[in-house]
Amino acid sequence: MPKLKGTKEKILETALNLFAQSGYAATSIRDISRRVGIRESAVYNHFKSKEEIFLSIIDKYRFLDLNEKILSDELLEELTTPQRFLITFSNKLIDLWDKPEEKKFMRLLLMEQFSRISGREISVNGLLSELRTLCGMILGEMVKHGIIKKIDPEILADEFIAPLFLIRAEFMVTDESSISEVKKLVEQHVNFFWNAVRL
Amino acid sequence: MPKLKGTKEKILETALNLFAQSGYAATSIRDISRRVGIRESAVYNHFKSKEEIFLSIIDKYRFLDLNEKILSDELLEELTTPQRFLITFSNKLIDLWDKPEEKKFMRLLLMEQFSRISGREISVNGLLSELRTLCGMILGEMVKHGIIKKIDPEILADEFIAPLFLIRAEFMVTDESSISEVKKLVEQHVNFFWNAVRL
DNA sequence: AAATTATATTAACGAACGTTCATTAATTAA
DNA sequence: TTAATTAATGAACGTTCGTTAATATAATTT
Repeated sequence: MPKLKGTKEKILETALNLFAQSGYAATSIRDISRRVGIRESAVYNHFKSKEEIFLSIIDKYRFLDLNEKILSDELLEELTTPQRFLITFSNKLIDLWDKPEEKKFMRLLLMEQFSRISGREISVNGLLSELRTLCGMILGEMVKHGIIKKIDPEILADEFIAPLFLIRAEFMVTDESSISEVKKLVEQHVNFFWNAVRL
Repeated sequence: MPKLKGTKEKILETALNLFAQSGYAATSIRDISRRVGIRESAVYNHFKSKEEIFLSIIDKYRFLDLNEKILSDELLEELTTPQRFLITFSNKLIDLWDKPEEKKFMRLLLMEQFSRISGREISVNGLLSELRTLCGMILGEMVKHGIIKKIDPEILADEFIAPLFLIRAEFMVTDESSISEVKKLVEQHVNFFWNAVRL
């Protein structure tokens, strides 16, 4: 039989697609294997169970490391013009969220966050709180430097993130992203937020 | 055999509990019937399929009719003191969301919104947009009466709702509601929002 | 070239799935 | 009182599930 290189990766990729589309329980090993192009028994050469496939996906995408992915040098240079900074930051976030794999992963998380597959906690809050921490730091610095009003950074972070997240969630259902419309909404939000916090 | 009154309701109630806990696909007719206290075949005296149970649940809880549930007379009297109004409004919303059945229904919606069980669209956005419309109207009136800044009511609605929704979503995972903590967060949000929109 | 390892195949397992069936007891209507 | 309806039962259906075993072949290592 031909050795198809990268079968393991293909299984993970296919499984993410199907899990994100129909949910973990509604997706069978046979569904996955059929799409990969192998028999279901061959899957077990790469993963010892369906749960292990799921957990591998979680582990693969769990590490967002937002700081690295978003905080580029060009962004940090815009810190002197806070409003621009916030818009650029938001758009970077939206672009990140709009990447197909991030989208699918978020869908999977939303669907399975309550199921606790194999005891492991699958939380959307985890991803969110990472983002909240980052925003809290940035906005906290802005407060400290007297760029914006003196408001508890945690509150600022929530107020900044929540509408962005909702915009994102809304456009995750309708698959045709229409990214320009999203960015318009983002800009409107940032303007509102900026007017709320500017001195 | 004894006739147990209300079996149909009991099935719906049990099914909602299990669907909201583990998801539709991971819940079996046997799970449901066992908890109801009948054999799985007896379920089919009341519903012709598993899907019909699911759709019955959706139909039962779909009609929130927010206006009726939230807009009480006492609330409307507070319209002269907008900040108080917003806090009362938010707390009413949180109380509504905190009702066990609403909570479970929202969980179910969050889990199954992407699955499109039996073609029927199951959207969280539907519930959200109803709320957004209501808030848009209220805030639009406030703008028109010169109570708050002149900002697009749709934007105002989004900015007002999003943090509330996120607070809600966050406390849906940790089942111990700690409603007082939620209300503190809500109050902080309303204060932020009020300061952003006041003249 | 031989041995080993990795990856696929076919076949099958027991368990669980949603659903149907004939039957029976209890309730309701005539 | 009888007939019809309702709601339960236990058994069985065909299907699909996750998983395992035995086996064959390709790729890699020796």
